[in-house]
Amino acid sequence: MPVAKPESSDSRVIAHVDMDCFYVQVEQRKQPQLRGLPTAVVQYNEWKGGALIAVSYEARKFGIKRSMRGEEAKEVCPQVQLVQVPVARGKADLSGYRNAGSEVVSILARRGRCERASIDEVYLDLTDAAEMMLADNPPQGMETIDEEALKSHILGLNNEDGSDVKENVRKWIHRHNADHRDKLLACGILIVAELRMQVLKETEFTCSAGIAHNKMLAKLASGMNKPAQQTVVPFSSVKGLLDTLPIRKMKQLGGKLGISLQMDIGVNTVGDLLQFPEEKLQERYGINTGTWLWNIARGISGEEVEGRLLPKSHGSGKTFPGPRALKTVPAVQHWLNQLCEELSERLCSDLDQNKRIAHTLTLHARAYKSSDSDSQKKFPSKSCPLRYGTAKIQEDAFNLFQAGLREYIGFYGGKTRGSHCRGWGITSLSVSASKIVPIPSGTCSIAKYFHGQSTSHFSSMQSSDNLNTEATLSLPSGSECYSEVNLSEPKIDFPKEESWIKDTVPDLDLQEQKDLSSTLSEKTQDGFIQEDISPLLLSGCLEQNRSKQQWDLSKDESQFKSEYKERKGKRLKDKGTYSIIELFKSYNPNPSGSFLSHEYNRTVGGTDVSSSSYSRDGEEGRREAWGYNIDEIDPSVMEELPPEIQDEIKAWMQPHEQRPNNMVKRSCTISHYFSPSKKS
DNA sequence: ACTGCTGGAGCT
DNA sequence: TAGCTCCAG
Repeated sequence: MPVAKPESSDSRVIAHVDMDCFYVQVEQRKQPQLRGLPTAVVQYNEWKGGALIAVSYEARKFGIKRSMRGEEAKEVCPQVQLVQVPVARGKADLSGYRNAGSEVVSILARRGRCERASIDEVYLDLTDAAEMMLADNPPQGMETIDEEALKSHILGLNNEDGSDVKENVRKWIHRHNADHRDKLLACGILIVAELRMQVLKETEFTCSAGIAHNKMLAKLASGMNKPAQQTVVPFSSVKGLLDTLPIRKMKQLGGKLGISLQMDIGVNTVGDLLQFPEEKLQERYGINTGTWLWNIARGISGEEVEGRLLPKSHGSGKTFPGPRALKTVPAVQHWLNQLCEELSERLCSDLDQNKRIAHTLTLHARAYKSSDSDSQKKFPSKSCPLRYGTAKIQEDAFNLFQAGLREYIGFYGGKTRGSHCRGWGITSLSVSASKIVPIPSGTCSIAKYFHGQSTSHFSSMQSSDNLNTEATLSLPSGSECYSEVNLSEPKIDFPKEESWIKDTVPDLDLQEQKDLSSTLSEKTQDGFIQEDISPLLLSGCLEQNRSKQQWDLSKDESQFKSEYKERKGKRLKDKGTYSIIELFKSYNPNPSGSFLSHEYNRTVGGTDVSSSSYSRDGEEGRREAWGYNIDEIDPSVMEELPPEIQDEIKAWMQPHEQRPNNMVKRSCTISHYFSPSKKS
């Protein structure tokens, strides 16, 4: 349920940036000949041509929708280009999109606090940047304004017939009599336009953006003019915008709560909500949700931009719909192994690139019971401390599954004959890693690097020797494998499982059986390798990933640029002032296409949005956090020199003997101190 | 049996 | 905290 949070200030400048049909753009960058063509990304295509997970705007004009299957799309538009999602280990591999998302984030994070909201969306808090611009070089004094900024859509700005739209935007930005809030938004317009052009220049991706005083409104705005455009919500337009907005368009209200508002209390637009006193909403939906609803009806949303460039968890999952359901334990084990392999790889990358360690492994499954009574019952999810190393993760995940299965089928439920189990089937499996915390470091270099993620936490943490010592001594459970090596624990034999493949996996087709046996034998090796990589599992991870070209968020801008120049592949020419729409026009012979003419003009009435006095608290902290000073950052981090990092980590691991036995408690300690952006 | 695969968040 | 539910795209 959504929860209300107080506004820290009513004059923040918040942007929501949303990549346009992102997966399609990633594929089109790989295959430039697809640009401008109706294109969709499908995953798998055995069944009805696969599921569409992204659709280009050209394809949307033909009526192609995300809910369609590949075959359906071909019927609607025979010339549609269907691109397959990459597959690895028998499942969709989204890593290319994740990495592309990181490219974008690293650019968007340059001007202010940045929150990676999903693989293709970010929120930016540009308040400080806007305030600075207003103080130093306000748009009112600017001779020229970026073409891109002039293409902004400003809600509530009157464009009478025949008037020059761009000229109106220019006037709005330049207005001298504007109040402080509007002037800040004007700066936001310029900053976001610049950022979006920078994204285009460096990544070839277009995006759309919304600029407003809070996250909710910015998110709403970013979707109003797509693709490759930006939309602004001035304070005075808020009421007019929300009054007639269908309630389900609001984030968080697209599901059951939105249905309930419609069905149970007859609220169809956000404006309809205004009639309900806060107490009534609280009675019906609880204190928190009630207050939240009352606030959003008035355009009030206090959610902060969190300042997090990296995901809080990693997961790998796959569904096995209908007839593909997994019906034997070995079949489940096979797929679990695949999923764990992917997860382990991603955890290693995260450790390598971001110096973070995950603490918890969780297994989720969906199952059906064909037979008896409570076929309603859900397969319970299970979690345990996460141990690094592919084989360990596989082992633990399998144990979690078996624990869940026992609980699921109950004592008398599942008769097994051989390995074949009757009466149940697994229709989806996933493993995920959570409670990811940065590795502490004696030199604080890594902590400095993470400054951006946990706005104020590290600075306060570093100032306390006490905390630092404590953190250095405590070791997350992920390092248990290190202690195991020290205790010369015998290697765990990786089970020799080839034998079961032939006779116990009737659900797999021939190709899958072949894949299975080959991956299994590879994995046997891999399993031993992973057992052997301590003493430093960490160094193993570092080595393993160094060869790959990965986007590292720790790089500063100049380094990023120089690396960028070295990248292979065609890049657009740097024209200085590049226009995003121009780019789109060049792909679209008919520039008067629907997305260009989709306008949103509305005359705005009065407003009853409550206001509070503006405050600048935390300004210094924020500036400091974002004023990146390259020489303050430890070169070993910047240059990714493995030996030094290894030394650092080794040093961190030294006090091993001093550690008490209770690892779980220790890791609680560490996560307590390093938990990113936790509010006290 | 349905987009499939993520990811985040709040509640108990 | 573990495990659940809801939500978004």
